[in-house]
Amino acid sequence: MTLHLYNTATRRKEPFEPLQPGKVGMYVCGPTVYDYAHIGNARPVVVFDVLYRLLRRAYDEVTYVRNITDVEDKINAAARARGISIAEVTESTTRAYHEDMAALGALPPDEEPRATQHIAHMIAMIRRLIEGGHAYEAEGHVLFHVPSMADYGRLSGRNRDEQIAGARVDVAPYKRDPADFVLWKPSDADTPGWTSPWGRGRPGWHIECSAMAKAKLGVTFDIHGGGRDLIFPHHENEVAQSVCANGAPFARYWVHNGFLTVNGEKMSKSLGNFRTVRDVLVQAPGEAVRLMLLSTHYRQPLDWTDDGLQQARATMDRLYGALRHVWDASLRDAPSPSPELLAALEDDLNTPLALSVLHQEAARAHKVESEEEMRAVKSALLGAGELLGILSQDPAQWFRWQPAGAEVDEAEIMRMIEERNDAKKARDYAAADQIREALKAQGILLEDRPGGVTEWRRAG
RNA sequence: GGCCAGGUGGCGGAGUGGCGACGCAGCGGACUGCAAAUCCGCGUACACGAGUUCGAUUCUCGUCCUGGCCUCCA
Repeated sequence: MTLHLYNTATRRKEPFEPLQPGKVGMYVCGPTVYDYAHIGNARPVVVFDVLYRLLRRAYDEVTYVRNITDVEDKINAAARARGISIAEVTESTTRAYHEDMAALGALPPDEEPRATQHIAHMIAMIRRLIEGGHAYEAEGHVLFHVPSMADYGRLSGRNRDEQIAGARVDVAPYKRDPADFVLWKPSDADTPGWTSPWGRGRPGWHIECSAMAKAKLGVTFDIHGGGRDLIFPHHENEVAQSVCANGAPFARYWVHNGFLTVNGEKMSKSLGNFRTVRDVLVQAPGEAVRLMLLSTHYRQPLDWTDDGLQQARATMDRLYGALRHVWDASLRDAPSPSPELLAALEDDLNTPLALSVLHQEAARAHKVESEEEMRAVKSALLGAGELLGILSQDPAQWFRWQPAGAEVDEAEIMRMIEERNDAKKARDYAAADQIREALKAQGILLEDRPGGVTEWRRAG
């Protein structure tokens, strides 16, 4: 089985073959750093992190590029609103973003280009578009001329009539065509700007990704990812800019994750259902959040609920329980996922199916009869965990996770467990049960193991 | 209005032209002082209406519903 990916460009699942054997380049649209990342931002990060892990397993050289958009009007607005500098906004937000994504178990990308450091690339690209007759200057703006590209609309499946028919955009008077979009726009004295052949200004959003992808991966590369909502106009425009400026194909496989809703509705601040990654990390450990994002296939819509998060946490409890059971086995070789699990992931990242395989392996873990079997199951569990980005910690540590601000005194718990065990030995079960109930009230559950050992864990 | 996705059991969620994954919850049993964890067993579904077919949840058409995009929101 080889990796198959659903390619938005062809609307089909296709076998993946890199442009150059053994070498893969992947670009995923990263955040605009003006506010904390929300769970909708986290979905593509986690999805493409799994793809990244899978690719790294199969190919010698994988270059994963995820940009940071640090020039954007919303950043300027945030800086003004908070009374701090633009640099402070982008730096602190980027730092928080890194923390949040690490908490979700996402590996850092190989390259994380920042828009502000690629202005020259953007200017060069815009120049070539003008020279090629694909862009024009008007009133300090530079616009991409959509009719100059015959294929425009192919990725999103929109023809020109459809675009114009339902258009709700105000058409700026300087546009030659209503569909033309901005490559460069002028900045006033209070707005960040760079010197360009068209005066002091700043880039449009779409050109940033075209320029950074080219700078890091070359004109044609393998995979471009992002949320489905970016297909139009962002990705369509990237294709137009890159193909017209480079005279070469752009991304070969377009991979898009489905939209995330919260309680069935689009997440928005006005609806009051806005969840940042930080918010949910207080409710559950990072791996539970990650599992929640992976328990639905990436192309399906995902509805975020508190109940779903608790269920994801319960699933992680189950998996860690299985891992704990085989934890003492010493591995001779590196952890290795089972062929079934690998096959599920290679089939267009079927993470829900992969999880069902993992559940089977968890059941096996509780039934092992030999040291050899223990090793095999541990290896499969950890191997699966490496690919999915879960099961990365000691089970004991997992079961003791506590939400921030709810620290319990571990020494006190141990003391109470001892006290209960003494009561049990004295056959004073009423006293023993009372202690257990007292702990339960604090969210601590006890599990008596054979041999008189009592373990504790946090309640979900 | 145009375009694009999706509608599977109490819940989450795969998949398939014919033998009803997997998980959670529920029920029964084993284990346990009692629990928890674990193990064994059980039940319920494929939005609606046509069509194609020996046979459709799976293919086609239509209807309804939900979500997204068309506004530099992943």
